[in-house]
Amino acid sequence: VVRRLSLYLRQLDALRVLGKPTISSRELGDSLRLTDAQVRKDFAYLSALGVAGRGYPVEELATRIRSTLGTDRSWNVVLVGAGNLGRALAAYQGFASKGFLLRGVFDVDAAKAGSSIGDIPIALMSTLPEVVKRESVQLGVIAVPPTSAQDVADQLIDAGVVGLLNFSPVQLSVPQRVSVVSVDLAAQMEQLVFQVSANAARK
Amino acid sequence: VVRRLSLYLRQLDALRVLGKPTISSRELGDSLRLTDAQVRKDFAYLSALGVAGRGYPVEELATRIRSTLGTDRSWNVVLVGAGNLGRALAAYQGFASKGFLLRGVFDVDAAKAGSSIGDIPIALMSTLPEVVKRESVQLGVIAVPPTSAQDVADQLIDAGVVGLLNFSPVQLSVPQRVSVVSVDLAAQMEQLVFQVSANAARK
DNA sequence: TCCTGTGAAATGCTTCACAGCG
DNA sequence: CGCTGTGAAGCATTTCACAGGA
Repeated sequence: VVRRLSLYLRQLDALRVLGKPTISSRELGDSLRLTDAQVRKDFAYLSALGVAGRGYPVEELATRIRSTLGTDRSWNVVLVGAGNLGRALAAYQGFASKGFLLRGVFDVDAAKAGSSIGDIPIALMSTLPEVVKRESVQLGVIAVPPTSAQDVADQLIDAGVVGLLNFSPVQLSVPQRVSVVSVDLAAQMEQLVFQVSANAARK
Repeated sequence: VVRRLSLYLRQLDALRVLGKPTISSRELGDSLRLTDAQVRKDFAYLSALGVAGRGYPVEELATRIRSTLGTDRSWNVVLVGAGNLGRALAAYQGFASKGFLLRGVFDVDAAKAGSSIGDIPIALMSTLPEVVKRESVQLGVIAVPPTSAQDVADQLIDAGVVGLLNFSPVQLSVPQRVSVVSVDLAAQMEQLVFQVSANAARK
C-alpha cells in the first residue's frame, strides 16, 4: 500500500512540472497500471480531498502524501561502507533532493577513512556514535559486505539509529523499535529472471 | 511469493556452508520471520520434497528453487549508464557469483566511453545492438538519469533484450513480452521513513 | 515424536458497481 | 456528465488444524 504512495508522489511531481492543477483517479491509475478504484481507495486511506467532477488537486495531494510518508520533515542519515556501492549512494542526487541529509560516511578501513567522496569526508567507524548523537541521526544506510552487516547494524542501533536501509543480502535481526528496509540486488535480478522465464513460457 | 524464494535461497546457501544437511519449515521460517505453514505452502508450490520427521534436504531444495527461478542457467547482461551507480553495479560481486554475466557497459557520453571499470571497457551506446545480438544478451540494467531512462529502455528492447532492471525513478512503458523490475532508491527510503514513523507512533 | 502436506477458515486486498455531488 | 467515495462481491494469500508418514 505504502509502496504505491511513493509512486503517486513521483507522478504528481511530474504533473506539477507540467502545470496540471488537477488529476482524476482514472488518469493517474492508467499511468501507473492501476485501476481507478484502487487509486481512490488509496487516497481514501489518507482521508482524501477529491472534488467530484474534477479530480484531485495535484499540489495538495502531494503535500498530503508527503506528510503521511513522513517526508515533509527532513531526516538525518549516515552511510556505512565506502565501497563501490557506498560511494554511489553517497553521491546519489535522489536522496538529497527528497529531504535526506547525509551527515556522515563511515568505513572500518583506515585507508578509506581520510579520503572523501565529493565533499563528504569518510570517517572511521569508531567516530560513528559521536556523530549520530551530535547530529540526531535517525537513519542508517548499510552498504558493507554481508559478513559485517549484522555487526554494523548493531553498532548503528547502539548509537541510536531507529531505521536501517540494508543493501547487503542478509536478514538483519533487530529489536522491535528499529525498522529495516532491505534492498537485495541479486534478489531483484532473480525476480527479473523468473518473470522473463514466465513471460516466455506464456505463448 | 517469488520474492520469498530468493530469501530461502540465501538462507539455504548459508546453511550449506554450515554443513547442515536438512532443515525444518519451522526453523527456516523463524529465521526469516515467516510461519512454518507459510514455508511449507511455498515449497508445495514447487512440488516439494520434504521428508516428514526430518525436514527438507538443503542441497536439493536449493537446486529446486534455482530451477524455478531460472537461475540454474546463466544469463547475459548489459548495463547502460556509467555514472556512480552504474560503476558500482558493474563491479558488484553479487551478480557475477549468481550466474549473471556482464557482457558490456554502455554510455552515451563519449568521454566515459573509452575508459573502463576494472577490466570492463565502457562502450558507446551506438555499439549496443551489435553486442546484444552477438552475445545473445537477454537482460539489461538501466542506471541512467530519469530523463533518458525511457529512451534507453526503447533502445535495449529494439536490440532484443527481454528483461529490464530499472534503477531510475520512472515508470517505464514496455511491450508485453518484456519484463521489468524497478528499484527506486528514493522510494525505499520513503518506505523506511514511513515505517519508522509508524513504529514511533505505536507506543 | 517430530515434521510434512493440505483441506478449511480467516484475513487482507482488489475490483465492481453505483449513489451522490459539482 | 465526469468523477468521487464506498458498501459489497470477488480473489488471493496467510494461518489454522490435523491426518498421516518416517
